[in-house]
Amino acid sequence: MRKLVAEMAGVSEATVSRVFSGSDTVKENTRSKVLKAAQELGYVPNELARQLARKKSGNLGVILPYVPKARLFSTYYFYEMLGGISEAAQEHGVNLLLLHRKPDENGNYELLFRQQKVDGLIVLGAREVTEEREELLQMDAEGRPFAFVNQRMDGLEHRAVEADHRRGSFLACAHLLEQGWDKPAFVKGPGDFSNTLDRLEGFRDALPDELKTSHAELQGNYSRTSGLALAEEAASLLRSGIADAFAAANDRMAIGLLQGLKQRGFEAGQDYGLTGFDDSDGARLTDPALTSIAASFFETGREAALIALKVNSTPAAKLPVQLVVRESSLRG
Amino acid sequence: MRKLVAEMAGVSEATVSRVFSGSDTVKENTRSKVLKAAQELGYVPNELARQLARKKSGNLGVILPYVPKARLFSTYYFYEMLGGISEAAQEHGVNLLLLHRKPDENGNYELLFRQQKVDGLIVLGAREVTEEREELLQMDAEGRPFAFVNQRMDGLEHRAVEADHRRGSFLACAHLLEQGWDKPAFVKGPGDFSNTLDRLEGFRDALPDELKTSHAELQGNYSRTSGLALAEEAASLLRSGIADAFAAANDRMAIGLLQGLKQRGFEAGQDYGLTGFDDSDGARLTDPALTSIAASFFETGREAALIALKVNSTPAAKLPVQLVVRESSLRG
DNA sequence: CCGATTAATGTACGCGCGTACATTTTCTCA
DNA sequence: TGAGAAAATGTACGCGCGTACATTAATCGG
Repeated sequence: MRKLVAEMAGVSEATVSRVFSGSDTVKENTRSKVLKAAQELGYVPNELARQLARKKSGNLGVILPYVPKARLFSTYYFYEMLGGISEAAQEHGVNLLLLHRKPDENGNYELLFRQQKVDGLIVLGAREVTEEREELLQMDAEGRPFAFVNQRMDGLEHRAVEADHRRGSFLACAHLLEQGWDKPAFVKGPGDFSNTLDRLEGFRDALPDELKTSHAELQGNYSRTSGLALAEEAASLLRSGIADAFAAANDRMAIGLLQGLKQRGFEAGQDYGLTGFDDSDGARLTDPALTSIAASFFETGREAALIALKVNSTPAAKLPVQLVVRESSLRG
Repeated sequence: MRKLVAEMAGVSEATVSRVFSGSDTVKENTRSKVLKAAQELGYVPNELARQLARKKSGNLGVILPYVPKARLFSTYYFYEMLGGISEAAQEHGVNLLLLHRKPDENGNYELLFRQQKVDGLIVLGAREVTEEREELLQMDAEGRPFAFVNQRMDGLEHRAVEADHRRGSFLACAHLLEQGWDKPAFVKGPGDFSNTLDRLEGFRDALPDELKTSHAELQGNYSRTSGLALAEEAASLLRSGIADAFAAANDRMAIGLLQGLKQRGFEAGQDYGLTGFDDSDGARLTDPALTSIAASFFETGREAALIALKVNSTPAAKLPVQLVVRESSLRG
């Protein structure tokens, strides 16, 4: 095929290749002859062969956690992230290879590189277990370009892209206090995610000293259902006056809590203050609408892509967060 | 590399290849020798080279519509679909190549095949314009394996995977009537999507003859905002008694409507009946929760993948839908 | 124990490109 | 106008695998 084009254009195959590889130095005249011939013959370079010859797959891999029917994590979160990654990928002319990690199985990330399936890798939702950490450490040692998101792992700080969760939580708590809710409690996620801890600390940061150690905490698992299940406990905190507001570590739990408390006669914004975290789509669907923290997952994904593509070698500072005020936290 | 493995195992390179390509006929003895050698040297076949030699990219392409910051389409919809596609892809050992279509630009789908970037293609949210249709028709003529979803195009019925929207709308409307709302109105999406029409027809199917031509219709664009904007119009329909319920063509519009009507003092389930369509995550977040139609996008994606992988050549019958009753439609 | 089958392995080459190096053409400047 | 430098093109080969075909080893029947 390439040969035919070469003949028709009266040049060598190498020249054809040059034309399509972004000119080294081809005379304008011959370039157009080649393009014309290619056009007529319908020739297009075979990407596979190119990649082999160049020793670059041109793919950016994205590892998604296995999502069983019941969506464990927020759809919103991943889809936004993917959008940001995709944008960066497109700008740099690479393809996106989507890889759903199997339930328990290790990622075997290194393998993807050795097989030349990807040139870079983004791990969304890495499992925070030793095995996983070691695998990532090894990858780093081998000098593979990769990045992960909203997590922290010792010795891999330069691979981590994350929003400033701590500050986000701080903003939420400060806002509650400012609104006159002076006994905010915190709704935690599972303790083995690093950003769960950040969000808790940020919350404490905003608390006056006397409350720093004595505030109430509820334990959820980031699902709406878990929020719903905490409603009874929350209600009794409200009744006993131990708490008059809740800052939840994510929107889904906040929404569940809002719904559960409503069933028990407590209205957010009226009878208690409530904030979520993520500013997900759902935040504006509840009644009252949920005050939340926007962490720009789109940007987070984008940043991660740039690192995995070795465009940004410096790990960006923590990405900014923003308080989005809606009714659930407003007194009145 | 392969050569080293061959030497260490005391066989030829071809035999090494045979071992890794799923045995033709290799003696168990030599197989293990080869595997051992490969293990020790850390050899793994290069996928790129394999693909080139086999003339198969091993990739299933997924075209996503460009999603600007403001999410035009339902995140939920696409993410579910992706999940189904991914499951099928994994089962058949192919990779998923994600491609975001640029804003206006044509897909140039055929090119992806000619470049050997993909072996099959799934188009999510094809634009329903002549250009696009022609491109798809051409692809079909060239015998490329592909599928698209929840749309209809003349001459491409065997490429379309869709849920039974018409029946879904029928169920919604029938349910409203059964609940004693006897003047349901329909909230349409943009008229140039084929399934918008299906949903309207299904709605009519359920109507008693005298209403089939005289029911009210509102025109939205599938966004929540558009639902919100229709609230005033809807309110006057309610006040004048022209309508006492609304079946919306999707959840987002229904949710907007619900919120807008609430502002005007109308409570869903109380003062009027309301159903959505999609059974999105948001349906269970509103107050009252939204009755909706579940169309199993996961399954839809899965089916589409099977067709694009030539596993299922027969286009499946329309996928089943299901009425999910929540409070918004229940008289009470 | 030997020829005829059949199983197992080896040899050789192509897949379609990029690119180092060699060669030819064009340009520069005296 | 011609030597030398620079630009343009051609030649040759490798990227790492799969596989058709040739070759050798194992098996079997008599």
